[in-house]
Amino acid sequence: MALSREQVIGTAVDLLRRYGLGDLSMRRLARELGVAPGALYWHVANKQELLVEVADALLSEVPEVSADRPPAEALAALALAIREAVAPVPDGADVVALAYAVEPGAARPLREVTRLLAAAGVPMGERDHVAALVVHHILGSVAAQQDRALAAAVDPELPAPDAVGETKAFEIGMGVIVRGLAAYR
Amino acid sequence: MALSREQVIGTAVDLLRRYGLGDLSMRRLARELGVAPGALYWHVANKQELLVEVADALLSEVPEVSADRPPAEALAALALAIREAVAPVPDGADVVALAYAVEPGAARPLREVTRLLAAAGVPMGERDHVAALVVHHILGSVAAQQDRALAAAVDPELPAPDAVGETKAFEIGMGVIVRGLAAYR
DNA sequence: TGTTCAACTTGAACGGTGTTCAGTATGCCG
DNA sequence: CGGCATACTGAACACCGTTCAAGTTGAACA
Repeated sequence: MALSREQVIGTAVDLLRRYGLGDLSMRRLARELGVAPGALYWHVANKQELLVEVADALLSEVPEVSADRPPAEALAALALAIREAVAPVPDGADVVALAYAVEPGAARPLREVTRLLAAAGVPMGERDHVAALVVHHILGSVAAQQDRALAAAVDPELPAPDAVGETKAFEIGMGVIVRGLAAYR
Repeated sequence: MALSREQVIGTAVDLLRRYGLGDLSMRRLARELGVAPGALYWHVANKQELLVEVADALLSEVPEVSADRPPAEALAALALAIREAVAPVPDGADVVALAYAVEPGAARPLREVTRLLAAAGVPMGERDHVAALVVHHILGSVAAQQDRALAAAVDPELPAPDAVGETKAFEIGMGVIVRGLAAYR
């Protein structure tokens, strides 16, 4: 059976989940698929495009946020859900950050952030910029956690980051944002 | 005259300023210094260590913040100053983010962020996490701007980002943070 | 059934990358 | 002058993303 674009992306997601970005090379991906490296370029323009698709796949697993809550609360919940989708994937933050840089509104959950900000009273001209603040906080926090995890894996002296504490740290920052949003109402 | 560590770092900063991270390879750096690539490894353990030093050099140019202002206001000014030091350097945000990930408190201006948060009434256990929020906002915002600049350079269809607008967008996010901080007083 | 044509894949190459290391030169100190 | 730490070279290792002429498929049509 011929290779398909979905198969390429799916295997890329798999490789990322298992070994991280360092082992997600076009050559490694091709080997995993039992194919020559050049074959990948029939299905995908280049590595960047592939990574954007991988990021989309990761974000597509974020559950939709329930509509019947105060917007600020819903925003906090959504941010946490995005965090939880990205955090367990090694280098997930880097991959999503790349995709967000290429086209900020491509993935559904990120559009939803902007929508909730509108509901929270943030005026048109400021929405995208506040959304950027939220997204940077999520991705920055996850990237930091993943870097610490990597450092702990290499050097067993260092303490492994505990997931609960990391989430708490994230929520402290998120709390500042949410309280800062109150001024818009 | 023999090469020195300072010379290696200085030339690396230069190369970064002029051509960005893509052209800051160990080989290119060695060529610039008129030396074989291996020679660099006498002065520097590896590329990551070099980049951390480069980031420190960039941040060392941030002016000290004046002490006689309300902490929240001083924080906003400091954030802007950090932004202005990093933004004109291509890929500056990536480099500083790497250094911050390796050791968050290494550079003076980043420690100053934490200090100002203390002055603003943020309690001990939360300071570092709020500081992370501020740093992620700065670096995320600069990285996004630099990505857009890069995209505009490649594809002349796209509008070049204007510096004033980008700064304004940054300040909107910063405003949310500062207002969120008010709850601590 | 045989032929044609697009879809797909290969194999090899191009021009890079970070890093290591045995050996060689340089300059200072006793 | 001999010895020795410092500094550097040259060559190699094992990768990387990407391109492309040439080859292989398999399905649709005559």
